[in-house]
Amino acid sequence: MSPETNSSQLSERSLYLFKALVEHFIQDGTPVGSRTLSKDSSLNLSPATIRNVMADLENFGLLDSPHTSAGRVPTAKGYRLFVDSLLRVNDLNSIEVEKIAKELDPGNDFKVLMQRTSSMLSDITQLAGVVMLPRTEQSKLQHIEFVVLSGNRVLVILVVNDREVQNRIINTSRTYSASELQEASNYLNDIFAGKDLTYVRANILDELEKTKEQLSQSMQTAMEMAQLAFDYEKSKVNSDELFFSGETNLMDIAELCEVDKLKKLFNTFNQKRDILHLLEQAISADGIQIFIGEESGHDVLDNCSVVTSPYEVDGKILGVLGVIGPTRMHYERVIPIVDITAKMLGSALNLNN
Amino acid sequence: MSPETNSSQLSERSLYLFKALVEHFIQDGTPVGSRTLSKDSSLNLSPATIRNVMADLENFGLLDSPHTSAGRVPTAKGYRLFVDSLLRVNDLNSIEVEKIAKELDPGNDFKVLMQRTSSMLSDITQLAGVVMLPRTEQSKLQHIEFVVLSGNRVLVILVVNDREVQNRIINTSRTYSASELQEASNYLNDIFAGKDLTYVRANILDELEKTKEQLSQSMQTAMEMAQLAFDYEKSKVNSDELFFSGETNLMDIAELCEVDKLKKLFNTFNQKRDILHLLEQAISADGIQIFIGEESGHDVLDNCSVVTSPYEVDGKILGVLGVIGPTRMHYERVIPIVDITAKMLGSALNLNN
DNA sequence: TATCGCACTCTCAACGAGAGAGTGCTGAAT
DNA sequence: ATTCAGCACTCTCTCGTTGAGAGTGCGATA
Repeated sequence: MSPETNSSQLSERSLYLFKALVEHFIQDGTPVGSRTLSKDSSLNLSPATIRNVMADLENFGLLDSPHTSAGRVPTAKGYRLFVDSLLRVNDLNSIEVEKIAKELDPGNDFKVLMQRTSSMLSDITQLAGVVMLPRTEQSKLQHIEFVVLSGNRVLVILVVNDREVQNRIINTSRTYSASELQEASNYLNDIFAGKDLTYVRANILDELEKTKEQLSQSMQTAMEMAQLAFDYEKSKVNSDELFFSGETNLMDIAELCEVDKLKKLFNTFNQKRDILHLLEQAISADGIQIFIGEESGHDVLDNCSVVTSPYEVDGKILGVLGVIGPTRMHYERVIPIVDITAKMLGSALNLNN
Repeated sequence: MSPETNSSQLSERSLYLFKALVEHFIQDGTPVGSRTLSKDSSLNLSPATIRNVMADLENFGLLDSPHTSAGRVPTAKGYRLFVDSLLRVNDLNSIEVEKIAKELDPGNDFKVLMQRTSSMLSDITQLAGVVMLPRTEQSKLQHIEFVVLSGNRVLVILVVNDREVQNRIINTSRTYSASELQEASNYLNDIFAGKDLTYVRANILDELEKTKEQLSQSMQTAMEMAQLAFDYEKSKVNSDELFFSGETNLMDIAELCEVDKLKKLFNTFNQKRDILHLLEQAISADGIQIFIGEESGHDVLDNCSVVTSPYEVDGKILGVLGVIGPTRMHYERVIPIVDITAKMLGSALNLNN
């Protein structure tokens, strides 16, 4: 018989006190007792009365006490209620808004911009920042180029989606001349530019057959090159890109500062897989999404909350960014920061477009 | 009156005992007492005798005791003597050698290879691995290429030193056509390919003057592009590349597991500057170089040793790699690992050449 | 010179007492 | 019915103490 969390079952006063308690706890980090809350809240209630309310809130699963004689602490459910219904988000200080805008100078290339955004987030929140750029499977090939290197190696440069550049080195069976490769890339650009990468991969073999019949040497070359290049692509791990920063900020958080917990957390960051998975869940949400503690489903994040927002260009979602910190974080500050950063990153990218 | 560290002033027996003590301490991590050492060493000496020897060693500055009734611990000076004169390095297990070789598959591009090397180092040693690729100032421009993007932006691709690719996006004042840029890059490749980057930067203005007189539109374009591209380059932070991995392994080390020390250490890693500086010192050493504790000059590395080796291709040093761990590390294992990894990375890169 | 024994020092873990904080319950006042 | 004061109780945290354990230094001894 899990108790209903529907906040309508709680009196106005209970909610008011609950909110005060959560705010106090977020500030202090120490469990909050009835006496403290009595003095803190503007309602003039005695500790005893507050104790009764707190007992109710505990029954609702919103509070918990670490032990009998510590105060109360919000549960994940409690934070959820707080964040969803009770929290009043501050407007951002205009100085801070400008600070953010300044960091997101669109004059930079893609990766630099992601990295900047991430470290700006961690700087301004004093938590860990993260920016994800999912490897979309609808990558449009824009331009392909070959450069001869020494020793039968050829550098392949793919420009994809009007912004991303991929390099790879392929080993060839014979030496190609620069002009030969120039012809090859011209040919490939003619037939494949603007096409989807998956389409390109799928149609290389067909084209190879065609060109065999036509027997043009340069086209042959082009196809051989392309095959090598795109085979490589296929074998590459499909690792989306993830930019962290400020992980060390989390070392100051009291809740996490046991070394083995930290180790697990940092390992999770390094693997990236779990965090990616989490952020991918957030990609379909519109606007801010918050994962509180155990809700994330990853027990390394037990005492952590993740505040995320997708960022978009022209209404198309490009990726997700966010902040990782203790459940006990200043949501009223962090939420607008994440929100506005997502919007600003979107428009910075839009300028590039 | 700092005591002489010249090991010749110490008897054979003292050195033997010293070596046994260091080995024991590296194994256990606890200060070693006379009784332990008496049982441990094959010399049949009583604890009392050993105490005398230990007192001597302490006077020589090789040992230290944390407090009166703990055993002795090697000082940095002690480790230095141990590493330089007493240590007998194990040959590597052939299984391990193969494991290393397997990771260093030369078929990959530069950065992937560095990253692999670094994580292999940390995996195999259970310490933190690091690989540095210094940004040499003698970068030879091999190829320059422009790709038109949308919105008056142009993607510049520089191939440098037969392996490295640099991308940057520049904003232009007007729209350029693809063929225009093609001409421009042809022109630039003609006059600048094979030249030093600094030379290129220095001579762009001169060339611009020349071309102005000749009034060819395509050359004009070329020069404008080049100027923008290389100005960007100039403003870029001269950040050499540094690949870390396995930092979290250090969290297990007892000597470091206070959170604030860890934080400082990780911050140092993230900044990269200090570590780069350290590794740059190692670049001129031939072969293995070891920085023990305070020797490194960075006090975050107080309880750490860094074992490095430069790696080279055709006798030319390309960079430095190494391992960061506690002073109390298994040098006899780590040293040959770093050594052989450097050699293998060198030859993996050589194949690419 | 090597060794033994002894007194001494220092740390560390365990224990217990006492303070502090907070609770739940009861019974009275509103 | 709410609210509230009082009270007994529980739990944690800190601090001082104590005793065991480990190791030293030194003087005596073979």
